[in-house]
Amino acid sequence: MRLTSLADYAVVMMAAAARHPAGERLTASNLAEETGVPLPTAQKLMGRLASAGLLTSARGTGGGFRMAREAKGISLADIIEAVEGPIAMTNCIEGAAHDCVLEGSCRVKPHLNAVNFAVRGALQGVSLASLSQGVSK
Amino acid sequence: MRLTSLADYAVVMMAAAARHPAGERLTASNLAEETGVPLPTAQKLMGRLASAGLLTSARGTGGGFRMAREAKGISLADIIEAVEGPIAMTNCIEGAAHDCVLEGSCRVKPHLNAVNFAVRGALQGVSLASLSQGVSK
DNA sequence: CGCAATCGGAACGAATCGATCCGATTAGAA
DNA sequence: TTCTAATCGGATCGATTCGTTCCGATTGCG
Repeated sequence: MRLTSLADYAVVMMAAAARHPAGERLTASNLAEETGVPLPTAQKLMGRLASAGLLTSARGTGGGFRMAREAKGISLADIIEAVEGPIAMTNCIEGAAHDCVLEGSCRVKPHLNAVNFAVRGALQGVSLASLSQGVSK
Repeated sequence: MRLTSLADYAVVMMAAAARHPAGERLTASNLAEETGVPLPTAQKLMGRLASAGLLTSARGTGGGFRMAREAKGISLADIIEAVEGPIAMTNCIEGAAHDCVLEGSCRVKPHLNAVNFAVRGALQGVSLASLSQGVSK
């Protein structure tokens, strides 16, 4: 019931990135130093965020990353899903991997689905833009 | 961003327990067979739920567990916290363990606190009574 | 007073997480 | 055109936590 420190770092890094002017070139080393996240870890995170479509990447000298879309259109759920994979509270929700012993007789499952929806909604309601701003909700 | 299978099992077991008449004697073996959860794991879970105050335990022959309070007064948050520990999305929220590199300069922290509150609220809103019933919210 | 049944805590193995390292790719300079 | 430098991308390794299992402590019953 807590997000991994990878996801935690990712949120902080994205918030830092959002404070830069839009379209500016961002390198992994750059943001790593800025946020205090260890460089190799930062590289790994940037890679995942890029392949998830939140950042665009360019290789070679003068390469780096850019925000794929404006901060207002990126939610906490987007970042967490990019790093941790799909948000699903229990195994019996996601896809077809029904290795649960109870299978069909489980009366709890439909309710967990609703819970999952609520949690995901809470995370989608928080945009990156609001994170990079000052205080207050 | 998903609860551990321990917590998952715990929810299912508590829901099963809630379907029994109030005050009835419940043994770990009993519920284990009923839910399909492996017996040793079930024992461990019952122990944690008891020490969290959700169940009362009695040792010795004829001992077992009983619901400490009625199902309506037990929420998903209660069960999850009993098994996984306090619900906190990030490390910087809970207590004084401030080993975060950013410390005071982290502008993201106050918002994460709000997120944490929202998620926790969603889990507290679901009572065990609604879980043990049939379908529909 | 001994026995059986049940809870409680301790030890073991496995999986995932998190950090590090090295190779692939590209732009720019000589 | 070729070489060099800078940067991303994937693969490897150790560590922490999760999940399971086993054994001892405690209590009621015969």
